[in-house]
Amino acid sequence: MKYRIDYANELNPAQLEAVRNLFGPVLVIAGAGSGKTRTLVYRVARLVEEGVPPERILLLTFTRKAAREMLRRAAILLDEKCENVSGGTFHSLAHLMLRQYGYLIGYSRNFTILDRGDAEDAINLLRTALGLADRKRRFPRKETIASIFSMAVNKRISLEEVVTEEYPHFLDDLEDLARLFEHYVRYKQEHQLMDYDDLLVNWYRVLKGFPEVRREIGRRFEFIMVDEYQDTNALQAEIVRFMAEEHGNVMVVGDDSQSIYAFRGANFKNIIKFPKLFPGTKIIKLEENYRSRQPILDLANTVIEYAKEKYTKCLFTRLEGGNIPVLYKARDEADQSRFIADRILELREEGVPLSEIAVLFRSAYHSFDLELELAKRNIPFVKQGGMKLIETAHIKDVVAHLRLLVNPYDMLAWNRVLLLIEGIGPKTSKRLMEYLKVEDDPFEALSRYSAKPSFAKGLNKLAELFGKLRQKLSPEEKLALLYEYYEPIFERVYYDDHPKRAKDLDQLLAIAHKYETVEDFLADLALEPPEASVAEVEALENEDEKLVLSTVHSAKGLEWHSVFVISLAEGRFPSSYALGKEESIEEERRLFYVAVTRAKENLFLTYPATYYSPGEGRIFSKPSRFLEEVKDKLKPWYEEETSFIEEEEEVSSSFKPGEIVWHPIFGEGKVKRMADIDKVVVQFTSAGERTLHLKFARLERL
DNA sequence: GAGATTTACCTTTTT
DNA sequence: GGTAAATCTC
Repeated sequence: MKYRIDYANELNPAQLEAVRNLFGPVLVIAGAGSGKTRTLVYRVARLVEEGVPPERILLLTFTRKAAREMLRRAAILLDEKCENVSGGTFHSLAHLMLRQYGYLIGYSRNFTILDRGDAEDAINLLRTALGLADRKRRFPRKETIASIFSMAVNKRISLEEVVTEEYPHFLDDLEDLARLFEHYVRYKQEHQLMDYDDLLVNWYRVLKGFPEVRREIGRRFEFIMVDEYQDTNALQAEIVRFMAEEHGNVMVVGDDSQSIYAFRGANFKNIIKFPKLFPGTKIIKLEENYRSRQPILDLANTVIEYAKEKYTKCLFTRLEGGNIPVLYKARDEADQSRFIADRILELREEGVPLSEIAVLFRSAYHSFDLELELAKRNIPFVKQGGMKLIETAHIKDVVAHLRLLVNPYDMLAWNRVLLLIEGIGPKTSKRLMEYLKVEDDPFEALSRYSAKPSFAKGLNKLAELFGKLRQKLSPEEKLALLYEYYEPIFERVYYDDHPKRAKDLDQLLAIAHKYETVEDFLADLALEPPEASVAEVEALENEDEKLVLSTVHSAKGLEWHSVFVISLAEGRFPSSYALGKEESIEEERRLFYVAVTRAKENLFLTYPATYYSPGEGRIFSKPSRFLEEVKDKLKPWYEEETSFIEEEEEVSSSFKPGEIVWHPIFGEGKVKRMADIDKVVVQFTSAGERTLHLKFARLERL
């Protein structure tokens, strides 16, 4: 058979093997930048070229965006039929399947998906109902409870194991937690609710309990591919096993060194276990790197050499030359930001587009200072990771109303909606819900309720709103009606900052425009939350070329010409949360590995000598242990003297003994003597005697 | 019982 | 720099 694509020429031998092996189980171990995506794209094309109907191919990826992008590339490579390949995340697949098969385990077609915040609210509600809230103040907060439950489900272990391993300080509360968990499970079932974990659990239950469904699914998806397999958990592995049971045509791709989702139950050992799950697995390793220059790979290889557990794999490249990664030790965060902005402007001068430069960090808030600096210098940027649109209170308000349209018995939504009405607090809301939940038509019942005058008007307006919303309208039209109702509430509840928040509402309206039904709109909102903050949207509108700021997690799978990894201080990266726990430190290390392997040509690592910590204010930091480990592979950066003279003209080159000076870190002090032409010895009131380099220290006379 | 005000707390990462 | 429990006021 003649193929339209010249596979042998466009792929290396290992990639080609992965593309050609269409039948049976295949495990591809793909190092960073080894053309993993390319391999998947070509394999999709190959399958389609072989005549497999696209909808019979299933491509499971980590985000839906990733799936779309791969299918788009396949479509360009071969033809547009490739866009019809079934693709998405485990959660979106499970959602789709459960709409169809959920009835088998007692769920109707219009169950509601709870996002993390909703799940926490539900847990909170039950915690109060069970009287666990007020007894002792030691009882874990709702976020923690949700994490414990989620981890038990995803790792398929008992609550006791989770608490013992991760939260031993709550062992005393184990019984109460178990009781709460039971109630939570029952509550969701009774109210037609599923949280993220339930999507997986329930899909698994259907597959396990109904062999005929497995056979049907096997015929529906004849070829299965799973990307980022190192970030799947035990439950997802089981789902794959069941779905591929019929034919065994399953290929998983991953890199154990890039497993960074243990906190949500992922286990990189899944990769190693795969051949046991599917006997006869063909294993293919992709080790040649096409992304980064050798000096960057040397650094990356060093990072992973220090890893406690690794499944040897060594990246190499044929790309010659390249710059040694740069280390910049900054005085503080402001200095770090200034350094980055300077380098970015230089790079742009050299012709590197802004969109080819990224700044990566461990946690979303680490970039706050930098964001201010970039704004000051008019450098446009987008930020990925951190607070999502859907997590803001005002969007949740609006969404709660929509949720009621789909599921009038969604009591969590009712509670939120009712509490917004002036004159209604927790008690009244509860009483109202007791009344509504036994009614056949809660909306109609709303207008019949004999309300106290203090909130009767508000309740009437709400009933009126639902009357209008039940007409056959598009999601966008319904949302517009809803805004009319919500506006006065919005301005009352968020009186101090509603103009800022209003932009989010507009954005939600714009998103709604694309949808036919409220159900689809809500499901997508939960499964694929739009990340864009207001700042991002504005940047998108005004410039097409912008710098990328991203958490390392959100940077997975992406690459840039030049990459900055910032705030490499103990407590920041690695996160203080991970300190002292070996397994967590290992995960932080893999995270660092992911960060540095995003760079193609230039890599800059920065470390601030002090940083702001939420509790203690400005604190001194130690360089990240990861920096220590790779210091041989780094070239320290020294500011050229000229730039300093320009910037700090007002700083005198000498001080006289006895002068009172002020230092941004050490505070006030008295000059003892000059130690050299450019060094001064100062006795600080609180920090003791220090010798300072005038070139670096920002000493001011008082 | 609702609403306003104050206090305390704690901060990863995401489907 | 944000929210959630605790306390105060109407």
